[in-house]
Amino acid sequence: MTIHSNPTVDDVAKLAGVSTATVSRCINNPEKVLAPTRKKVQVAVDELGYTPNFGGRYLASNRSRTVGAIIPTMENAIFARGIQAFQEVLANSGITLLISTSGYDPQLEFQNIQALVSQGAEGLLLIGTARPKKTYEFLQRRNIPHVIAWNHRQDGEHLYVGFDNHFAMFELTNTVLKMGHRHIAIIAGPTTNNDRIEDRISGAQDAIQKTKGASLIIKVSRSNSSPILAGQAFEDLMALEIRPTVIMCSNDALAVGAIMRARDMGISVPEDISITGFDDIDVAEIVTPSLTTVHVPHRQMGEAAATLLLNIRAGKPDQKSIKLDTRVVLRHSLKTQK
Amino acid sequence: MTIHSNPTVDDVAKLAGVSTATVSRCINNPEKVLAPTRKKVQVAVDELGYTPNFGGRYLASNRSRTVGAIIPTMENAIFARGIQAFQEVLANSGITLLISTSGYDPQLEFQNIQALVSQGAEGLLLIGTARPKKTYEFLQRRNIPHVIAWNHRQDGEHLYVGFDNHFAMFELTNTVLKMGHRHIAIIAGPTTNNDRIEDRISGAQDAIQKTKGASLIIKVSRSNSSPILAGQAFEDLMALEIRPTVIMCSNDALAVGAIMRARDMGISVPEDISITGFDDIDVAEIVTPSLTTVHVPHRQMGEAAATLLLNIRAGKPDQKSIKLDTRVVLRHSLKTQK
DNA sequence: GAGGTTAATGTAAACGCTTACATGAAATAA
DNA sequence: TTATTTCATGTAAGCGTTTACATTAACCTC
Repeated sequence: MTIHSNPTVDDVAKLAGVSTATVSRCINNPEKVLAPTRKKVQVAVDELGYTPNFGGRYLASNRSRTVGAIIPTMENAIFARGIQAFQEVLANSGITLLISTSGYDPQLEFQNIQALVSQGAEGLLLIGTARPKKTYEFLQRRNIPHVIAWNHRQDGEHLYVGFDNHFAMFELTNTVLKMGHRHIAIIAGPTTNNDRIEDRISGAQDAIQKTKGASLIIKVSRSNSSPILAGQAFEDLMALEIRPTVIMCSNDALAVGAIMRARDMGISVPEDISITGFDDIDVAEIVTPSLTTVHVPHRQMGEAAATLLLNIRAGKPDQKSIKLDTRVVLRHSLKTQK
Repeated sequence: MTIHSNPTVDDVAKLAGVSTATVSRCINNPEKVLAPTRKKVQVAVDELGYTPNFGGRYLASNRSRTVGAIIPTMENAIFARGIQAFQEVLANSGITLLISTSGYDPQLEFQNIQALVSQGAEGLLLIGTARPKKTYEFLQRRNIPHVIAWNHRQDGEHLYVGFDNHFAMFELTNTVLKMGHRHIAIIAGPTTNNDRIEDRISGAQDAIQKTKGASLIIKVSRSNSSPILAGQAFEDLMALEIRPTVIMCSNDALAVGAIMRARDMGISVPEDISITGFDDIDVAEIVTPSLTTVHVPHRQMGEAAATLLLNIRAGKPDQKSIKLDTRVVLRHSLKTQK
């Protein structure tokens, strides 16, 4: 028995001359306690500097007021912004957020999910839909509500709060085609375990397939966030006998890498070659030339995901997937091809 | 006993044909259990999809394996990167990270600290040193180890893992002075509750004071992250009768805002005016002209802070503040003033 | 004023885990 | 062989809450 052990309900109850049940009620359902009693308890609480022990609370009530999120990395602005909004909404309802990062590794993601669940996460925010069956089995078995963000599919298999990566890229590609481009290249990150990129690529493919004379080269970069590797991929594409007239990158970070390498190589964008991105992060506006890209409502997505999870937690029935809209943002890196 | 209740140690113990103590040992001190027994338990754990219940664990052991971090915002890349590293190191030791954001509001920060502590946070990462006395009193009273990051002072009052904002800015200013600039302006975010900015400004002041004929104008922007407000401040400075020859911004985001506004106004950087930043975020290299700034080892800082907290948690004595080095990065936005 | 209702408070049993201590078997020493 | 040590494992007592359920007191109603 250390001197420094924290005060407990028992201490408070004794000091206030009531039972532990009454103390507990004062804290959780004050309206169920008579004002004078409440007052006595309040005095004792202040006197002792009592705060409820989370462990005991969680164990007894089986509610943790905690939600988890596992994202690939915080270093990518697109997740940071959405997660920030997610956290703000949760905080307004007194829910704490646990965050882990998986580094795009499904194995690590599974471990993180287990860790967060055993920490008491009552709900989970996950990025994208591509993950091993055993992960979904675990979630199902443990009956953990989870929301898939940053993508939206019509498969009806999951609860999505996201946008249609396929359609967004389809639309952007149509814009590119309409501007006269026929030799199109894509620089994309690895598609393994990344349904967002998969969908973006297939969106471009679908648009190109239905256009006569249009061709597509896909160049896979080893990372989907490294501008340097994107620059390498750009150089490879420039070495081709028939150069593409436009390079569509699977996200803005890659596009910026391509633009910078073009500058280094003395190739001018968009005069010699057009470049597009995806995500519309801050940099898209800052880079020269400014980047034509797809705008994604990151904050809105985080907010909607949080609200959905809160609804489920509150027992509201029939929560449905939410599809958010993206839009093509025309800037200077894409120009008409005569 | 509902069908959906989660598996417990008892379930695992029963299935594996051992006692709960053995199961617990398998999880926490595997070396204390014979290999064949361990194997049996492992099989049962996998079979049931068991994960330890945090409440029970915390209650019984009085350890939460949890650490908290409260940062102003995740949307600023400088925090995202450091926190990412912080989290990675903790995860390697099986520690979960709780994250909250305070939006630069000390009152909200205090609430968040209380929330995280009552969630069982065994240690805390805080940004900067400026906060109300009652916050520090609370931490002291509850005996919560905490590390102050993103700044480092010699006051010996706190455990710092950071860099010397004052000195870094002092150095950068000296560079600027050496390049011949005498009319210097600063665009800075609000200094209320922000010791980092305070220190940066005073660093610049100290350098300028000791230089004959050098003058300083300080322009406070209402936000320390909004490029648009920085652009406004830039415009105000350009309207002065005697224009400064260089504008030092308290961070890169503001500097980028200034550069973009300059472009819009047809003022060329660095020919007409030089601009510097602070932090060396990705954008610093991407913007045109590329930004002269101070490089800050964000990742390293997050890692060091995590290690320090782990050491304290492990009971290692005499943990000391850690000072990291910054360095001036010369790029194109700053040029010699004849 | 007996019977019935309601409201405030108390009692005590979980919740799931860790761990000090007990037990017993195997290994070693005498 | 017996005594002793060692080590893997088992037993069971908490850890601090919440919450059914029990109790009691106050208030009606007729």
